[in-house]
Amino acid sequence: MAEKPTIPKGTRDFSPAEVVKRNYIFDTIKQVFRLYGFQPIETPAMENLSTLMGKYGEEGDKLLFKILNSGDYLSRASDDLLREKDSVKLTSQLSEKGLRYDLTVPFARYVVQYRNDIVFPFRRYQIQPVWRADRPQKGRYREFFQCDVDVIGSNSLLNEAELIQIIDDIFKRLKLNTVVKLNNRKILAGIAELIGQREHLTDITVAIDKLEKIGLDHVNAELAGKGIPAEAIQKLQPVLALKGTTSEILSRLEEILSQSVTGMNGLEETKTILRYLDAMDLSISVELDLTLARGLNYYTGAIIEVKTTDMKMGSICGGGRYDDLTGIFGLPDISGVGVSFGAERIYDVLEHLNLFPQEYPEITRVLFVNFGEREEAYCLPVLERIRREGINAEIYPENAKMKKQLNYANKKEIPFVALAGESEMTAQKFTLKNMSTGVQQLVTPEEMIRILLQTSAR
RNA sequence: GUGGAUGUAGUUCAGUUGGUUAGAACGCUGGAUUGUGGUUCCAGAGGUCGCCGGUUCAAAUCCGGUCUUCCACCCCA
Repeated sequence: MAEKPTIPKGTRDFSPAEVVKRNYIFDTIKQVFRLYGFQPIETPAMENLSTLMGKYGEEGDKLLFKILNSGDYLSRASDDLLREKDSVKLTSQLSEKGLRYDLTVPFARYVVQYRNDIVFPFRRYQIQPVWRADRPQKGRYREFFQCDVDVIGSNSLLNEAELIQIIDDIFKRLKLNTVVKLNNRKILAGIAELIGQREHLTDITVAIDKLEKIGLDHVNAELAGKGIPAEAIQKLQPVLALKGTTSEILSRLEEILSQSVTGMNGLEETKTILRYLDAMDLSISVELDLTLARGLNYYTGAIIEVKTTDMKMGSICGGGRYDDLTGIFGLPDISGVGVSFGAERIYDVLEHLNLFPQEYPEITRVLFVNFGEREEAYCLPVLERIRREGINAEIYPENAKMKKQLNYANKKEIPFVALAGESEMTAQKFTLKNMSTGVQQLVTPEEMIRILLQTSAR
C-alpha cells in the first residue's frame, strides 16, 4: 500500500463547505471595498528576492520561502561557498526568487514600477495568499490570505477616517461586534523623545504593546532589559498609567507632550481623524489606545487595530499610515495608508460564534429525484428552465433508491426536492418537497420557479 | 529559532505490569420499507496502532530517530 498523500506543513485544503464560507467573507469585504472606490490588483506569487529581502527585518528574511533556481543551480555556485556551507551567502547564488511574504511590499513595488500609469491617489485592494516559513500553530499557517486596502499618494487624514468607515461597514455586514483601537506613531515617538530615549523607540513600543498581555511590571522589566535607564522608565510611568475616555486621554496627553513637536503633531492628527469620524455616524466604537504599537516599523502616522468584543481573539484587522514605503524602491515622498483584514481569524471568529449565514449562493436549491428514463426526460426541460432563472438545480444522475436520493439532498443541505412520477407527469406537474419542514405540494413548473425564487435568501 | 505535549477504524476516543483473532460510540454500506430523508431495529464492511529502526521468545504498549498536529516563547495575520 502506498503511503497516504499529505500536504506540506502549515498548509490546508479547503472543502466545499469551507470554500463557500470563506467566499462569504471575501465577497463581503470586496463588496465594501468597491463601494468606496477601490480597485483590485493582483501580483505574482513569487517576487525577485531582491524585492523581498531586507524589507521585513532580519527575522523576516528567515521566514521567506525561497525558490531554488531552475536548471543545474549547483554548477553555478562558487566552490568556496559550497565548502563553507554558509547558508545565507549560498542562498543568494542558488535562489533569486521567493514567495511573497505580504501584499504591502509587492504593492510598493507595483506602484514604483507603474508610477507613470497609475492615477494618484491610487486606491487599490488586493486579496491573495501569502507565505511565511513560520512554525505553524492554531490560527497560524504557512500559507494564508491577506485582504489589503490602501490609498497611496494622498496625505489627507480623510483616508484614515474612510478606512475606519470601511472597517465599520464590513464588520457590520458580518454581524460582528468590534472596536477600533487607534494610536499614532508620532505620539509614541513624542513620548520616547520626552523621556530622552528617541533611539529606543522600537524597543519601547514593542514593550508597551505587551502591557495588556504581561502587565506593567514585566513591561518595565523588559524595558530595563533593553538598556533603558531607570530614570527614563520612571518618566514613562504616567503615560503607561493613562486611563479613561479618549477625550480625557487626549487632554492629558496635550499637557504631557506639549514639549514635543512630533508628539503634538501626532495628537493633532488623531484629533482630526476623530473629528472626521464624528461626521460619519459609525456604529463601531473608536478608542485611543497608547499601548497599541503594531510590530512593523514602517508605520509613521496613525496606527489602527480592530478587535472583536464577542470573544477572546487577537486583532482581526490592522494597519496604518506609512510615509515612505516606496522610498526603498527609489520613489520617495509618497505617503500611503492602508489596513489588512485577517480573513483566517475572521473565519475562526464567525465559526465560533455561529455567525455564518445558513444559505449560500453556491448551494443547490432544488434536486430532481430520478425515477427512471421516462421521468428523466420529463424533468430535463424543466431543469433547464429553472437553471435559466438563475436557480441552482441538479438531477440525481441515476435511478437510485428514494432513500438514497433524499439522503443525498440532506447531506448537501439542498432545501427543496422535486419529484415527478406517473401521476405528476399526467398532471404536467411536480411534487415539490421542502426538506426542512417536510411539507410537499403539487405545483406546475411556473409555480415551482416562483416558490424557489421567493424562498431564496437573495 | 527555543522549550513542551501529541499521533490507535471515516470521526471522537478505550486498550490492564509488554502476552493469542486490537475494542466502543458515532459515521458509512445494505436490509426491514418495489415513490418519501433526518427516528427505530437488524446485518455488514472498515485498522500492517503516524513512519523507520532498536530491545525482547513476544511491542499499540519499552527505547532512539523522523514526520504530523497542538501549546508556550519569539514574531505575527
